[in-house]
Amino acid sequence: MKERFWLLDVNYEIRDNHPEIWIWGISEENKRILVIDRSFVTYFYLVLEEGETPGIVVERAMQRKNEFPYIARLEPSKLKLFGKPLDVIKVYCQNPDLIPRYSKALSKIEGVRKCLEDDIRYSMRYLVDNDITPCGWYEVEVENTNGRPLIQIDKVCLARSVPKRVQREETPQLRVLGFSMICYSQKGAPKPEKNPVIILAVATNYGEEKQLVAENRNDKELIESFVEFVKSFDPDVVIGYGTNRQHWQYLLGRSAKLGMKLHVDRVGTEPHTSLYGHVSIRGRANVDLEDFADEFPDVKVKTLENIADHLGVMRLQKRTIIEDVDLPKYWDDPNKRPMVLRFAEENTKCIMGIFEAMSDFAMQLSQLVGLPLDQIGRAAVGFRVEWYLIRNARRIGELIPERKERPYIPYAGGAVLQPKPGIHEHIAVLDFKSMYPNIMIEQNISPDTYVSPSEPQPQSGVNVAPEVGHRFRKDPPGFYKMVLSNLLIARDEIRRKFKGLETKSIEYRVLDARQKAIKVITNAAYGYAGWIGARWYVKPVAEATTAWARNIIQNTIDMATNTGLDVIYGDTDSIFIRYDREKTEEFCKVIERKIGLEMKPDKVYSLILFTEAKKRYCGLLPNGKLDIVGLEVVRGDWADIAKDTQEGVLELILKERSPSKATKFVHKLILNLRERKIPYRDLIIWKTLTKPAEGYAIKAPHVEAAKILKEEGWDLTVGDKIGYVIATGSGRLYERVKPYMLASYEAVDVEYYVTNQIIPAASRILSLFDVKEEDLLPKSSTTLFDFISKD
DNA sequence: GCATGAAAAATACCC
DNA sequence: ACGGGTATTTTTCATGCG
Repeated sequence: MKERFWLLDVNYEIRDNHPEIWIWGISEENKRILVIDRSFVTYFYLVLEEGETPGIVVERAMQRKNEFPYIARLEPSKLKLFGKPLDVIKVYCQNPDLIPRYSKALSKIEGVRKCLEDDIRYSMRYLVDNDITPCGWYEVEVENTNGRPLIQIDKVCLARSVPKRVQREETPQLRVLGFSMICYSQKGAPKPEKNPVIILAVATNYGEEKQLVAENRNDKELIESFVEFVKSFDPDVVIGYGTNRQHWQYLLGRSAKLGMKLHVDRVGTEPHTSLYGHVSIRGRANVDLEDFADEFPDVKVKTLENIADHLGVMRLQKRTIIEDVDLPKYWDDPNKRPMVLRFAEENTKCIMGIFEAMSDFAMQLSQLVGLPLDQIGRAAVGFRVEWYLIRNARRIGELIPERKERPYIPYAGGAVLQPKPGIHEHIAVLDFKSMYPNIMIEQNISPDTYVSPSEPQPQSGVNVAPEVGHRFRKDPPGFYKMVLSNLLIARDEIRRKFKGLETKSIEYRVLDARQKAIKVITNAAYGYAGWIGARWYVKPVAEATTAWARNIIQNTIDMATNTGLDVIYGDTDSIFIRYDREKTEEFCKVIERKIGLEMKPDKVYSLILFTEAKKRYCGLLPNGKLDIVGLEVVRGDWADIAKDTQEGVLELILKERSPSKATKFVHKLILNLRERKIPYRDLIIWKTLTKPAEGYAIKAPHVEAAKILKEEGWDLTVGDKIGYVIATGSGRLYERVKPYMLASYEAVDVEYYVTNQIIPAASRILSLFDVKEEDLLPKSSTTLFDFISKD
């Protein structure tokens, strides 16, 4: 009997010392099925010492066979490591949990140098070896089984074949449950040992909404109802915001305290923390949308409400938001309690909306990279690239290198030109398309094509990187060349398919999500190559890529100059030139022909303003919009008042060409601030805590603010954004810092914001037009001069 | 002891 | 827990002066 299904999640179990792969899927008939595969035997490799014969080492291992009862067989094999042929022995092991112990013991056998691939988890090994990726359709030969009564599922069957990929694009009708949670704590962060959950706001993509409330702070029933709700809806995907970091741990803590079990999975166990610090719920995909927050670099403070606002899910102006510090007060006030309920309800609405907006991307990324949907968000970019590489390594017989600690040695990156300060008219930005990936392809740069200085010149010849002199085999094509070309081709194909599709159609949305996923991995490949934590780390690979890039951009600049195109600025893979349509188009063609990389005009600015600094400019686009790069406006660590000032100044300078209007605009803002007419929230400065508060070498303002919050009982961890304001008083800045939710407007040192926020941000632009810092201060009716001259 | 300027620490950006 | 290049602010340190 055949079963067709969409792969939701995978895990493994060991039953009577026999491993089982559990594949959770949704069938074509929209049934929830569990396919159990008992046939997969996992393995790892022994790498031999130089000059050892595989057969002899196998014999040595066989002599100690009784020490390793779960080894099925030993198989000499020839594979490659970093492109070099290597004799290995493949060790099949019937119990995956014994691999760490066995590999440790076997690596001590005479003639064995080390083990490889002993750190690949059983369930991932199964997916990789059988070319199965999550979030796709499969067909498998099965037989029915029973006797697994604890499992909440429509059907359990045993696999009689390996699941085979079926070409089918659509996502099945998934059941998605989202929830948000509010706990009650009089002071500081809630602790599960003492503080109850007071609200669980639950919603489903089938339109059900429920507010579970612990009226008298007794949350036993609330959690029971939650478990009941989950069980009856039986979701495939459970979503929330901050669930991996907080909510599941909290709910588990509460359940333990109340003497109950949090059975929200399909097997009857509790959620457990697993790989990459993600919380796993058997049979369901637990997706924490916070793990995808990094996909939105424009959102500086990555709260649920800010991301929802950014995606247009729910506008900030329309939201009910209650600060953590105010929650107990609001809850205990009968007039304000409804606001807390609305807050929770809206949080869950935002969660549902954000998932709707980005689930396609998450699923496409999961499918491309091969990590299950519940892990893909948590995995850092480097690991996403690495899993994609691992899958492709198999195709070329390349072993997966071990992960090891290495010393950090810096190397040179991209070239950045000194801009010509001032306003320039009619400027085009010419970009090399996917420069680093294309250089790697063009020069065959790869961990497996690198020819170290001690090696002789290979027959195929080598490409030699400029400046650094690293050599790469010309032939055969390397690992990266294969992987990157495939990614670039796949992306181009998708873009071709776009044509003729409605942007709102499901097909378009899925294709768009896939091309975004491909782009993310392609662009991250270079960064991966230079990451010392990478399994395939080879410093010359990264170093040669940037060396070639510098060489190419310099040649491009020279050619542009010789063509009579004025180069105003450039950064890594781009040049900014005075725009002349015909000349530019011709120039791009010449570059493509001579350099072999595609170059295209990206943006054309009617006007562009540069200060003396690199990486900071503001362009005026033909549609009248400002494109602000690097300046305070786009930085998250300046108060909004400073950012708004600078943006206003830029508008007046570029659209009205009026430094005097801009100066008056600054005066007005300063006067408003001095009268405290500017909203308090525009004075908050946000900075990230990048290490534990105690670990800092100096006393920094945001760290001192964090310490105050800690004193008040709030939990802060690395990565948290600290919002603070500067209060009046004497001494260093860090002595006058207050967390914004613990300070009042009256306490704020308005003059700090004038001198250290507004003036610098405005002056950055206006100093180009001979406006001095003192000119930016509004002239008061009685100046010091008036005052003195009066007597 | 204090003003001053350079160096170091820290952060967030660009591509 | 992907790279290097860069600007900027605030703290800290070194130095010279008296």
